Amino acid sequence: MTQIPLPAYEQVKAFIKAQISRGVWRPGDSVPSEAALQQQFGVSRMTVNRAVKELAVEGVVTRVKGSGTAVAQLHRISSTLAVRDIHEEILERGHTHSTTVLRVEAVQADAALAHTLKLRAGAKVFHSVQVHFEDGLAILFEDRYVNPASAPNYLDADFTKTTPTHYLLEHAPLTEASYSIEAALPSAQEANVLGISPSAPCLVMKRRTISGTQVASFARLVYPGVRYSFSGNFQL
Amino acid sequence: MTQIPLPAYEQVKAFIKAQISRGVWRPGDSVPSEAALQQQFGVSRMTVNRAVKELAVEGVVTRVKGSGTAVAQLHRISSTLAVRDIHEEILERGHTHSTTVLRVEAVQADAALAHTLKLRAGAKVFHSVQVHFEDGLAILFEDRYVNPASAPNYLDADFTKTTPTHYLLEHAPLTEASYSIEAALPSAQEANVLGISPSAPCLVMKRRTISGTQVASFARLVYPGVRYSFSGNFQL
DNA sequence: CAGTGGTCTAGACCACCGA
DNA sequence: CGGTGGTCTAGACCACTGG
Repeated sequence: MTQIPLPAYEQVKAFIKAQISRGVWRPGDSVPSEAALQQQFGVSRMTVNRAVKELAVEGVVTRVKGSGTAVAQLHRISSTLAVRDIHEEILERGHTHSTTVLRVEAVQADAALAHTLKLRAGAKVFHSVQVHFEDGLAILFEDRYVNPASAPNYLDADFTKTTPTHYLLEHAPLTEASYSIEAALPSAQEANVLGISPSAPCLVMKRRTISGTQVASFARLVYPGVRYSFSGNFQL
Repeated sequence: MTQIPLPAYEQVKAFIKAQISRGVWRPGDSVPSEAALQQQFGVSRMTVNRAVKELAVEGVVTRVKGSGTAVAQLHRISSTLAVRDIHEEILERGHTHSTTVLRVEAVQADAALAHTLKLRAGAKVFHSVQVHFEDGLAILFEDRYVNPASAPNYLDADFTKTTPTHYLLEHAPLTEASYSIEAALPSAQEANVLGISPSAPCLVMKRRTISGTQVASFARLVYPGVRYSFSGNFQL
């Protein structure tokens, strides 16, 4: 395949992965020690260490200090789910993105929302609601609450030109985020603005982002099930 | 927090991450060169290199050989979505897992299925259908097709004692997998065995696993939306 | 105790980039 | 060209594991 020889540590990684793929080494089996691999490949220990360490990070093997290295129990498939700015995602598909802004306002947080944003009940929060279109077709309803402490000028942003996600990433450095994905029916309003039936199943993502010590934002993102799916890939 | 001093490379990583979190270095800004960081921390270049290289792997910074290192544009939140064996997942929550096996059989693949499994139309494939319960509540309908070449004795397995996922991981080393997640309504049969309404939205995961050069299995996994969600977390 | 992995050093050579 | 990161070496000390 490759004309240029692979780096030594990649060769060591490839060898180990091949042994696993072919079933020569099975989950739970021990992997040769760094000293042994060092001999076998005629490279320094740092190089072998890098190879095996990267495999450990990837979850292919498990290492225990003082004990040794073993093939991981692959009883889980972990893959990276990319949650991206909807604008960039649509452009990357070669389509056009447009949006309709339904609401941009300041409101008082009720108890539940205040708890989510780690504010006191009744505190002022920013609220934006909009629909995103891919080539004119509605694919996302975005209902978002923002902590004014994280983005004081949020209400002044022009969300026809920049997405809330993009705006927040620019103004409040992202340090942490958590999300959940579930299936649900849209509300009457959501179904209406998305142009779908109220009985059409949707993917609903709830996402909370944290900037420093503050909760910066909480968003409810509704994707019509027939028009959108998450996908991912796992290797080795 | 930690009484024991952090490894040097972790200190370097923590320093860089802190500069980014606090907004001192913004996306696109350049990060000091390895030589500069080496001076600043009084460590060897290998140590600095490890720190910055790991940040690059984590997606926090981007590096260009010959040019330099810059803070990554964090206009994406990428997080690891763990797809795990349902049995282990339920046990880990401290609940009990049980299953009802509805079907275990050999069938002829139609054109679409044959294509998915990279077999010829009409080829024999194994088929299993079952429902999984968490503390007696149905949370997953599993409809799976298996390539006989990857697991010749699949039909002999006792799926009341081991899950298909677990069985396949034991008998066909996993090398690759791809999946998609969407929202959909269950079929009449699925709704019936899950004990939900046919109009109740569900998360549907379609997953294809590859072992070596063969497609080992294709599964359609239906999770009632009101009883199950995927969740994840992102940091930095 | 001997074996293992975790970390670290002080060099080195190379390919690449931008001026 | 000088500065950058990518890779590699041949040592080293340590903490931990197991018998």
